[in-house]
Amino acid sequence: MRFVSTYDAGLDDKRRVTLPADFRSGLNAEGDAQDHVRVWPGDGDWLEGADDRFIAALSQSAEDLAQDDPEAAEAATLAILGGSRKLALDGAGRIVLPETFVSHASLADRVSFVGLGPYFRIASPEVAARMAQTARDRTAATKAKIFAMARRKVREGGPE
Amino acid sequence: MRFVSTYDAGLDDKRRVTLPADFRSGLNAEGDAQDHVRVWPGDGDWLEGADDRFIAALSQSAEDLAQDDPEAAEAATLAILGGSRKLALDGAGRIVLPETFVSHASLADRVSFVGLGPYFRIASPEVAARMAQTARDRTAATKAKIFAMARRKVREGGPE
DNA sequence: TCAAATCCCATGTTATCCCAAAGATGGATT
DNA sequence: AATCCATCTTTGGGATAACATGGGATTTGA
Repeated sequence: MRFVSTYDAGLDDKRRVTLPADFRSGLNAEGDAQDHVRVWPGDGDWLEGADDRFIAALSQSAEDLAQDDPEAAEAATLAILGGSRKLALDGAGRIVLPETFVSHASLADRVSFVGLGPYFRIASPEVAARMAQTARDRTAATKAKIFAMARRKVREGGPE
Repeated sequence: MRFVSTYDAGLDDKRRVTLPADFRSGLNAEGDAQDHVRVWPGDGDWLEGADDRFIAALSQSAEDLAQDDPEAAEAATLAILGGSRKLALDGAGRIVLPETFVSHASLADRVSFVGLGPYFRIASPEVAARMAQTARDRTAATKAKIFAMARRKVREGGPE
């Protein structure tokens, strides 16, 4: 679980944003230190980002899927790998978002980073709030069930 | 059952609260020692917290439940991971609550920790008392129902 | 040559660490 | 049973480090 929780950061005139410190330490979590992050446009008005490891896993998964559905896999690969960009971190841990990304996500002077485990999203605070609300609404019905399952998992998982 | 019973603690100007000692030893109960705890906003005016194991079990359960529906799984992940934060314990066993959390739970200078087994709640003493009362009421209702059923059984059975 | 991207340093703010004192707890001794 | 003592817990405050952010200087590429 590398990228967790939601953080806000400012986007300045040079289109620089500080990657949250927790996310930066998440980048070097597994072995090799990284001075960059991969970012690509999401399916809606947001961006998505991850480290090289996750990108590699994505392309691997795409190949696995290609055996069943070659065309879809190729399209997905193109959308993710083709659209992604390697963004370098400066000395202060910031990245510069390309103009196309900024307009894709309709970003202004503030942006939200939303952790989703192995990857994360970058969106305007409004869009991020909307996503969170949608996710809560959608999960509300099954939440009790998820908690019950988790309780069982934890109980079975280890003696105490 | 790792987190049991209710404890009070103070919240200082730096938004620090001491995690009850019993809860801290609950964190290290399963193998690896932990120097942090995961906390997220609850569905009402309180917070919830647990260790990494429980969070992992939660997101795992969410994925299990939505095997055939990737989008639902993503929504659940967002709902769980997006809102939670990893809070480090200082040398004295305290955590610092983010401002957003403090306002979400309407916390002032005193807070209550309520153990719920694999996770716990953080609330103002008033809210915690309200939660406890609600729980008692529900239990009372269930008990009354059980008594009623038993009376009927005895009447129909016609003992004596 | 000009514009844009990159690097570098300065600043205010916030969080983190460290030390010390006050309080609570449990046992042992008398 | 009462008292004292050692230990653990909680609490407070100050020093330190880390972080986010702004602005300039330098380099790169068109």
